[in-house]
Amino acid sequence: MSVEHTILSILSFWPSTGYDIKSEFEHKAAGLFWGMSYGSIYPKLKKLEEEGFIYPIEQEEDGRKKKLYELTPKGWEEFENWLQLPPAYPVIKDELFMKMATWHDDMDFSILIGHLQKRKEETEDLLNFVKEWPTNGYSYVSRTAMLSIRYAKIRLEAELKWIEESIYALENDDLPNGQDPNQNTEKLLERRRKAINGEKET
Amino acid sequence: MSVEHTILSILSFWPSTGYDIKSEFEHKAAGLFWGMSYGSIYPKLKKLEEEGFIYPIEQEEDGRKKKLYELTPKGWEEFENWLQLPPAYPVIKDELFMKMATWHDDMDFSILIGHLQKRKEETEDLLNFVKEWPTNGYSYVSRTAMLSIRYAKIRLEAELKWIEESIYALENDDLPNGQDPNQNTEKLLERRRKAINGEKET
DNA sequence: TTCCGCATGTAATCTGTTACATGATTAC
DNA sequence: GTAATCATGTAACAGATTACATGCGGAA
Repeated sequence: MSVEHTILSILSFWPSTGYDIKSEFEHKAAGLFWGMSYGSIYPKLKKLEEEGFIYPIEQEEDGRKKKLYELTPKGWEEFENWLQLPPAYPVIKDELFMKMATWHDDMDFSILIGHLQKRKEETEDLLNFVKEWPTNGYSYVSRTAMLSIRYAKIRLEAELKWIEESIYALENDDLPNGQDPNQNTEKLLERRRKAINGEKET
Repeated sequence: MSVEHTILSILSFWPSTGYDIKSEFEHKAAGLFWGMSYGSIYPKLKKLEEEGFIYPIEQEEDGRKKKLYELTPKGWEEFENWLQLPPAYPVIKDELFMKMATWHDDMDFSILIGHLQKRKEETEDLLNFVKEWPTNGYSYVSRTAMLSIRYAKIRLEAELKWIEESIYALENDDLPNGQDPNQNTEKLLERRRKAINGEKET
């Protein structure tokens, strides 16, 4: 998904400044699914204007001047054509799972448990936000947006459940059985031991 | 998470070539959580070697020469220090949810349903892979890796459930109620109508 | 009067991908 | 013999972030 189309999406709700767009991702629900920096936003707004997808409305509000951007007919068309293209499958890039998958049997589990506990708190915070958002009294949430928020809720709840199970398993040494047809755990630990001992000897 | 640490992670399992590392993300479970291209891998391997984290083992196997890389003691240390750093919270960058949240009430829902159906198939494929992986008889899956895989399973199942609910809601016009304190839906549709009609008149 | 939030913008940098070049071996 | 897979690598490019520069208005 391109930054350009994301900007068109935001502008489809209401005319916005570059600063507004950034805030949308910083403090609001859009930030759950996307993000971008000023260094991307302002140059892209310029480009979108040059290409005729958006146009600026100079505003003098409270004596403070700002540049609201609005979609042109061509901009609406581009936006809606993009909506109809099938979305790419998302990549789950999660450092926690990478680290977990690669944790050695003889490394301290308490650190991994700490990582999980931190994730638990973060997930709980997000879940609270997601639950309150659609009934906070002032935010605009369309009916289809409710479906997106429902997804976030379902997913975060599933994640929490998993975190709690995992912490329990690690604390009580009740881990599921893996699969190790070539005695890899042993080989791995042996390679590691050799490397570390070799270091100490020198 | 950096490419460098990801490479160290892969090498912690067993010495590998650049090609092996790429395969790990292409055909195996690691690809669920991460990915990278040759254009990143080979230069990084070079860099990691120069910095003393890995060293090459030239191999003449079946007459075919390849360069296996192994961790140095310094490499093991760097890898394990990295494991202990708290992982960053993952960003959920998902075009489907962005598109869904921004779908207009007077745009054809059948296209959105099509997007969901496509996602459903992709998710089912992944889920099948995730279920078979830990019992396929040849892959190495450590006990902590089993926890990661469990997460993928729980999450994909939650996703499937949500997709099915959403398709049902869209097909039967049974969408949840949103929140619209400022009549934004109306304003939005009006802005859009004006832009599109204005276009047709000119 | 000082700090914070609003507001716009750029230059340097970073990080990674795509596309290409090359060549050996193996399976059909 | 020819297509697929194994294997290594680079150059050009794309995409985005970080850090900086600038300035107004309102609150404490």
